[in-house]
Amino acid sequence: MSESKSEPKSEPKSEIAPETASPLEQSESEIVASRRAKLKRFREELGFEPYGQREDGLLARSDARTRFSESAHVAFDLASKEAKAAGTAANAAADTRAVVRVAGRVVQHRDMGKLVFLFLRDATGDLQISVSKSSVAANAFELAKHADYGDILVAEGPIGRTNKGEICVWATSISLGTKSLAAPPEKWHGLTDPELRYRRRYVDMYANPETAKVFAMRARIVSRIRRFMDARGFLEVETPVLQPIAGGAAARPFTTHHNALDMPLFMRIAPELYLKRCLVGGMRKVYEINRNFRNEGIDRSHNPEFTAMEVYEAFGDYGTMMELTESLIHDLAVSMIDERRAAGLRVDADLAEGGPTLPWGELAINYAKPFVRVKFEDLFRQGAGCEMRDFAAVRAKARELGLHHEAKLDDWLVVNEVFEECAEPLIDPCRPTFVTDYPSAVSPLTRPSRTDPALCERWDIFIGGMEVGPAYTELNDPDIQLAKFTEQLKGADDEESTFRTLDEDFVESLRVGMPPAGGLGIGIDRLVMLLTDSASIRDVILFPLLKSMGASSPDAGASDESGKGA
RNA sequence: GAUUGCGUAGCUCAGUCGGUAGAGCAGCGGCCUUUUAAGCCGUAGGUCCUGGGUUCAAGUCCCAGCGCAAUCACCA
Repeated sequence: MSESKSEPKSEPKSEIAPETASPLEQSESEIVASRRAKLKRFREELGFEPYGQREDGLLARSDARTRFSESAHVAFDLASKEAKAAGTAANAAADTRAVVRVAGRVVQHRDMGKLVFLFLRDATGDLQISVSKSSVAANAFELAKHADYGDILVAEGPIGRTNKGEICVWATSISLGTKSLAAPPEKWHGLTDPELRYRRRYVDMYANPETAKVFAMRARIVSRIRRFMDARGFLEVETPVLQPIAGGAAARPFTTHHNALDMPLFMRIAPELYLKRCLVGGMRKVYEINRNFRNEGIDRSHNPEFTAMEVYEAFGDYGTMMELTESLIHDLAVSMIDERRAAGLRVDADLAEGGPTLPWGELAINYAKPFVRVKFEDLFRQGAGCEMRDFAAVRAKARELGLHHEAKLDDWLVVNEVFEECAEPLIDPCRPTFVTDYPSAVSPLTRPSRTDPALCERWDIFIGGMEVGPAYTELNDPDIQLAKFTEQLKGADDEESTFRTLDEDFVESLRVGMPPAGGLGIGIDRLVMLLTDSASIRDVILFPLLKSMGASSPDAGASDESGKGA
């Protein structure tokens, strides 16, 4: 932080605590031990390879179930009952049931003696496998009987149903896909501890099918965004994640270092300055969907690395970007109706009211076009009860609100604070809302309005109370840009100046000449949260950052003169 | 960063007034050819997050720390 004295925080000794057993071995519980014993038995006594092999012709659970034919099932059932009554073997040729080959993780196991029911789970759902002692080889029956929760099995057989109506595969063969050694979560309650769900996401994903569904939906949402952008003639580009200067936003960056070049580098906080260089180079319409990294706090809507889309269109402006954003988000919302239906989620949304309505927590967000548009100045007046340009009134309002540091702030910053306090809460969280024409003073990288220099051509879109993204008519005057950068650097404190540097090459690119342009940034994670009804950004990021566990080494056996005992 | 809450068996959770650590599922050994959280009989399983303190006695009360969550602050 501010004090970077030459005092090392930790002892440089770095002595590695010699552990008697590895953490994995230490955690070897009775359950794991019995699974290891079983693995050995499956391999040595039953002849199954515990880590499987290539399998061809596997059907997803959802496809396998569509192969079920009631008539084939009834015909076979009748034929086998008659054969049994007549004391003869059933005519195998008369069996018209489809034969399927499936694989999945054991999530239910019911041993009835000579008949074993298993539920195998794959990414598309659960499918029952019924294993009769009389229908499979002896070793396969033993495998089915002693399979553990979490094991991955491969099964083949005709698809029929049970007396209770459960569609199932009547197995004729069973083999081991992979033996699971770890203790599984509780089979009914599953894994509910949020910390364990994030730390052991690989368990969460199979134990809680909703989790996997959200990530499948996320993948399709991102695909749709790309198709939308491609169809509009945008070129997807990839710009540096490792940047010598962290520009394009004001966040604190992560720092790193390139050894061969002996050069400090920053993980990017935004791709903006490189995408603009693409416009200078002659690309008319570009976008990038990629990770940004910001060394800031973590909460329900912030993860240190997050996915953003930035879009730049030459000869566009913030109005162009507004139309694009509105169409994109509307189209995505429409597609979520079918997504939710397919995922078996609540669909009280309907298009009759002029647009799709999707639940987000307690809210029902209506994505009908057009989205709400409100001018910053009008919303301010409505919320604060005074004109934003009447600074005396605004400051009075700020003091009334208890914004005690008001006196230290520039007029427009006070306006901004009062706006966030009084006006933003007025935005209907159930309607996507563009707040337009921000004060120029709080938007340094935006082109000032041609009609009113106090304002600038910028909007922010709010959905569900979250800021999903801003758009600008981009500033492309190199002299003004340079002046703004210089001003920004002047205001930087000690900490900021360690990572904030003037990007002279970017200014130079503007001197070469960047066409007038509209630019847009959208937080993909937040958009996915809204569309998938997820409360936290961690629910839409597969492996969110958590604090590391097991930092017990510092005080392990080090030199301790702390008087122990009294 | 602040406040509040939580942390007990592999998992999901009880644990009263401070008095020998509990259940279900999972595990292990049995029985069962139509189960749907299957059932029945038997059995085993604990660093009560960590470290101090108070007390004859602490899972329980106090202090500090660690982790997680929520809210707030921060984040153009």
